Amino acid sequence: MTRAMTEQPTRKTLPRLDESLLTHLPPFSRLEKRQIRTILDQASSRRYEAGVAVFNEGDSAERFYMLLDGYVRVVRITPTGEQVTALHIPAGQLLGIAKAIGRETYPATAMTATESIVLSWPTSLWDTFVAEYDGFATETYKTLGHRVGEMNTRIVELATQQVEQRVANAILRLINQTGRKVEGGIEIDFPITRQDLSELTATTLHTVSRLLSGWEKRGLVESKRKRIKVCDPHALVVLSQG
Amino acid sequence: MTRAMTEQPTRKTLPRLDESLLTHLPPFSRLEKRQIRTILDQASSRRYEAGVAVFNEGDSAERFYMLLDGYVRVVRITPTGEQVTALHIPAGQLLGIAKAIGRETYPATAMTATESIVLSWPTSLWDTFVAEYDGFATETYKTLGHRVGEMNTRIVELATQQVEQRVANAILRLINQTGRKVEGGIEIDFPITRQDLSELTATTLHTVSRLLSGWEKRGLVESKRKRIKVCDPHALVVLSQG
DNA sequence: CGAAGTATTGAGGACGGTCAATCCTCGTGG
DNA sequence: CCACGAGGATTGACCGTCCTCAATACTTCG
Repeated sequence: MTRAMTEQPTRKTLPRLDESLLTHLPPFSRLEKRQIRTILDQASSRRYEAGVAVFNEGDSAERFYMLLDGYVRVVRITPTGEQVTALHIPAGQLLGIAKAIGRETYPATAMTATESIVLSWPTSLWDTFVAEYDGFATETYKTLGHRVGEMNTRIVELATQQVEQRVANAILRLINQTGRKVEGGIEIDFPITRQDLSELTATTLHTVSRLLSGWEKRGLVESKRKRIKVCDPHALVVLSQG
Repeated sequence: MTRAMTEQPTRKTLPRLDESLLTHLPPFSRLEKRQIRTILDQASSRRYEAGVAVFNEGDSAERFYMLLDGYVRVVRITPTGEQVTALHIPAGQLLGIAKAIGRETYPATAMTATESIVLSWPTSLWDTFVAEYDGFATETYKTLGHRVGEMNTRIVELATQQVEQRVANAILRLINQTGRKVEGGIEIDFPITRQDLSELTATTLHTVSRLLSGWEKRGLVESKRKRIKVCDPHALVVLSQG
């Protein structure tokens, strides 16, 4: 299913980013304040609307990024224009790290799922970061390992599970990563459409809609436009196991 | 393929592995003969039957491996015992490189698809290899990047393509990687069952069988037990695009 | 208020999975 | 050398899941 994609404006160097932005993030956590200062001074910062591309599949990998706030979907677009979400990236992680896997171009497109704040550095600094900053390499490779694991899981799910289970799993994962306790359940704390869910689970928005309607009748979830609240997580877990 | 080889059940340090085994393989190609000698002297060599596990998902990653000859499938096994093939690894590549992605355990099981010859080193040597051997790190991360790309492709395929296209794609990939020209076409040069293909493409052996029968009637392929010969690759490509 | 994006729901049917029976191929051991 | 058994392959019948097509309604925003 083809979707519209809006273009987005300028990158800018903010006056004095605060060190505390990075100190608690794994790739930088072992560094001294002075080093973090240097890193921040080389960074560009930028805010993105929801639903825009941070970079596109095939672009030459000129920068790498740290997602400070928000949520990014890593998607691939098929020749026929369908989007497939390969991965979700939460705040606090690096993205666009093509250099780490020996690539010159980005292997997929990164789209913001919500409004997001992103730092970025030119890829030419990558080798310096790896060489000079203790723990940076180790942590980024851990991130990579985690993502490989997720992709593996996704492959297994797609290969063996029914649509209902995949959708249940996707929702559970979302509330684990970004769930917010609200009265009467846990809510996915950013706007997500049936279409988004269908791209996550390789089905159609129609099927997702039918499933959610059914679950709502049975009291498992409540949902309004772009909002999903899980009322009975345990029942969802049961469903997700088949 | 090295079919006839002496029995060699346990791992052992062979008398004098020849340097030429490694000199042309990317991770080692920039090294001097002397360095390769050292590397080989630290290696264990072992022969595996077809269809056995080199290591298992979840095992602590005590060694990393170089596949010298043969073919390995990286599979995951679901709670219900189904196998899903996530990746295929041809001779000349490293495997079991959990350390490269910051893991202590193997994320999947590696099963030989054919009789295979494998070198291995204790994971404790990993850091030394990365530090001392020029190009080793770069090349292994390229391999990793390539695998991530493959996994991505697989996700997209599973998410968007019909079974017929997936099976066609799988066969095309296999003949690209391991095809051998024979009279009247190209043959996958190791034994592969309908079951194997079905695990590669997330379908059932019945469906694969039906597809191959149909293609055979139309002259696209010929197949006997465990053997598949592609007679009209172009037609398969057309099929694979839908 | 209109327009665009989002969601719901029904009807129909194809793809491909399940069940089941049969046949073929190959290796083993008598 | 032949018989047997096990693993592999083929094919048919049936049917459920989920996709496609289609119509309609709701929500938000300019």
